[in-house]
Amino acid sequence: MAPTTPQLGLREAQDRFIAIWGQMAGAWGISRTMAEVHALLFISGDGLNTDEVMERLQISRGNASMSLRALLDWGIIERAHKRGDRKEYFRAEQDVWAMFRAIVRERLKREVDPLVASLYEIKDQTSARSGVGARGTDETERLALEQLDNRLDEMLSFFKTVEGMGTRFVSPTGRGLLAAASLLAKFTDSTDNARDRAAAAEERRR
Amino acid sequence: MAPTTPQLGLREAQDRFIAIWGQMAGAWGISRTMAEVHALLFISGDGLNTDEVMERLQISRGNASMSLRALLDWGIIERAHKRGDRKEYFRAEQDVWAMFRAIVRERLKREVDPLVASLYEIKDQTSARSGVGARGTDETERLALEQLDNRLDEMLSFFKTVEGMGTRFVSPTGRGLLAAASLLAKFTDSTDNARDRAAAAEERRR
DNA sequence: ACTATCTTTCAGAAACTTCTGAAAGAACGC
DNA sequence: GCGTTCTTTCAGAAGTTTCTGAAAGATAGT
Repeated sequence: MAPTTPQLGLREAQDRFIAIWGQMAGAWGISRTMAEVHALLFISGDGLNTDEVMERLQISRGNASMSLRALLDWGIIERAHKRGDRKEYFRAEQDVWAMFRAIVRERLKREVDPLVASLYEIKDQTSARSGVGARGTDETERLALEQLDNRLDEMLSFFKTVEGMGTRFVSPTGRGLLAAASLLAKFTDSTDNARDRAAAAEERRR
Repeated sequence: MAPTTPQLGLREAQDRFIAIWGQMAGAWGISRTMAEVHALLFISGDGLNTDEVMERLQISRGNASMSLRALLDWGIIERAHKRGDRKEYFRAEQDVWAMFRAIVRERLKREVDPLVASLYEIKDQTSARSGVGARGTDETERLALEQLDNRLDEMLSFFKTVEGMGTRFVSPTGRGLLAAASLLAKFTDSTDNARDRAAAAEERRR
């Protein structure tokens, strides 16, 4: 008789994990294959080389090479060498928190920093004109510029706060995020949560 | 003589803002056009209708309709009606913090919740087998399964913490995120930051 | 300096996402 | 119930991202 509770063998379980992690790729802002390669290294404990990755995930050499390099750039895997073997091996950061910190650090750098810079730039080029009585601008336009200027300010202060938080999470002082989490729990808990989330989700949709 | 400091007119400034916000689309997990439509509504103060959006962003009716609907689903814009006008108008959430909360709420629901569910599922299907002396499994495989099991546990506890934090940020108790930010500043500041981020970024890359 | 082994690059192919516009569907007033 | 006005849908077109595989580039041993 076949078992009724479907127990998974090692390979099947690993494949499932890899697939799930691959689906999360979009959320981290990386490609599916990159995420799958990372998942594979993460659950493989010690290092794998390019051929092993290619073989296990059935991807081309080029793809494997590019994905591994990109993961190195993100700082969530590292090179490792084995004595008497010329191949390069790769090992994933094994601490989930450290891994997450690396991702946050990278996304701040790639996404938030340039955004803040651009916002400042627009602000510089508009705020002069939005002052009362600025010459060569009619009243309606001046008002709209002023409003845009205010919105820019709000966004800037928001993203600067986000960046400040992120930088602290990421700081090498250590388990910043974990500490923050439990800290937050104390201060913001009260009556709300699960119930409210569900209710709020309804309130819309026609 | 032409001005040497390039001051922007209202429309140019708005266009720049829209373009920047569009570039951030990937980071929020939405399409470029969706983000642009949102940006337009955000800086336009009161509601615009479908034709105004089409005209301003030069997009097709179908695209405008789909983007607006998707933004409604995310809960960051809302329908608005004008007396004596059969057209539907749309207005963006004007509070940046509220907007961000809506995004976090939605991403938790779409990305983190299903991930946690999947992780549990795999765990259920492997943990039984990873116990010492489980029948029908050789030692090497048992060990690897045990390791996978541990990794799954770490991930689960990580994502449950993330979800807990997110839920609190999102809670209607109010400006949870802002409060959290200043709170964090006090507890985690010390010697680190800007300097360290720069240093850490170097340490890799060959 | 040659050969063997391993890594990176990149042009074109394949896969996937987003957009368009015309047609179908709703909602309203008369 | 019929015409008008506005909204949604969806098949195919356009655009974008990701992947492949072969060729070029490194590195090391002899």
